Amino acid sequence: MPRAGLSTAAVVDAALALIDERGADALTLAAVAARTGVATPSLYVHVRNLAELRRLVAQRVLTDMTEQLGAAVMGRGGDDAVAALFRAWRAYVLAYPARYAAVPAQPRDEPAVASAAAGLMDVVLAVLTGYGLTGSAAIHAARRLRATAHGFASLEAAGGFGLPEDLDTSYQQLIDMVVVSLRTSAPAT
Amino acid sequence: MPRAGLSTAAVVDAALALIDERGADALTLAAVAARTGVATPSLYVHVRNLAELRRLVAQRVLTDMTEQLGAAVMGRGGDDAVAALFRAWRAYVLAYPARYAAVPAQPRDEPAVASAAAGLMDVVLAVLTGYGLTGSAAIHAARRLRATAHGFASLEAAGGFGLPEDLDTSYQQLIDMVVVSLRTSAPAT
DNA sequence: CAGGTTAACCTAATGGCATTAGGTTTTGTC
DNA sequence: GACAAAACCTAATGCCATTAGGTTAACCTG
Repeated sequence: MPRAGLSTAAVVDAALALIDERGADALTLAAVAARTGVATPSLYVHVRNLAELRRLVAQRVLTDMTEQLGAAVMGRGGDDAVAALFRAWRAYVLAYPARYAAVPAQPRDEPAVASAAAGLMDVVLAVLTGYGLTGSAAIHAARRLRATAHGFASLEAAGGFGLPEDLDTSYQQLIDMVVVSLRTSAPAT
Repeated sequence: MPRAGLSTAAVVDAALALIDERGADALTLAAVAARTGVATPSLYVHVRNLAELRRLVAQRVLTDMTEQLGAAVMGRGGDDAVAALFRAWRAYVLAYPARYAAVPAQPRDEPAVASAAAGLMDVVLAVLTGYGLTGSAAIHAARRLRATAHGFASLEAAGGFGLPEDLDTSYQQLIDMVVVSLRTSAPAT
């Protein structure tokens, strides 16, 4: 019996693939074990339990998003950066809707998840420096941006928009709304 | 052995109480049965299965919200109505965070859930008539409002705002952002 | 390259849960 | 007072997470 050569990262990879293919509910240790060609209890070598695997998945999704959004924003500033951030956010969610749905179910008080979320927040804050926003004003602005992008994304991922109106148009208007708000709350120049 | 006198509604009541007390994950048929003083299989008389119970819970939460938000908006118009809608939305989520977290996990394609969600949408659309928004413009505006309110609410319910900045201030700025957007997208008078 | 340690993997067992099958008792009705 | 319907029960099945206790592959040390 040859060794499978698993690792924590490989288990998380399998979990993500499973979520992409069969939805967040399908993430069970039994299914991950079957996919990785290993008996279920063997997974406990690499992962403390199912709850931790879920946490690791959330963490991975957040860091992946941070990376992609960071790349999308790079070299851009002001309204352009904000628009790029929004588009990259939505693109990620449309590419991996089930993954995105799996994140909010995790407790934010877990240090690893919290720090991954903080990384995303940093990207948002970086974009806001282009508006001269710092300190508390930047935090409030970042919350507006995050709530807006996340709200649209989670509704879309859950199939929450039933009507036939074009979603690209809705999203563009959403971006415009945020941009106007950022300009207005910026300190007078 | 006296009869418990259950009904579908009573089962949903127990499910909601359970969610409020112990979180959305704690919703199991075994726990509902214990709480209602009945053996687990007896619940199948009133509910098809666990998935349906979850759906009924989501439906109930949406109709409750619709009722409360509708009441909050009644007799108000324009910016005042929008602000009242937002505040009532957040108040509901803060009162029942676990319930709110239980809703998005439900498939929107279920007719009962979808129609409950549509009821909420109607309240939002009603508020928008004060801005002269109709047709597609109203739909896009309603999506902006919904995404914004839901995004903030779900982040707050999940403990997603870690920083010490005042959340009331953030929320007020969020409302202002939406109001400005609604005014701007209204047809010229 | 022999011997030994580590760690990845296994099988077996436990307990919780959802669900189904098939009886029994209560309740209301004629 | 009997009967039919519906609410409830116990028993049984199967899937899942988790724990316990071996086994064996791989690596390291001399």
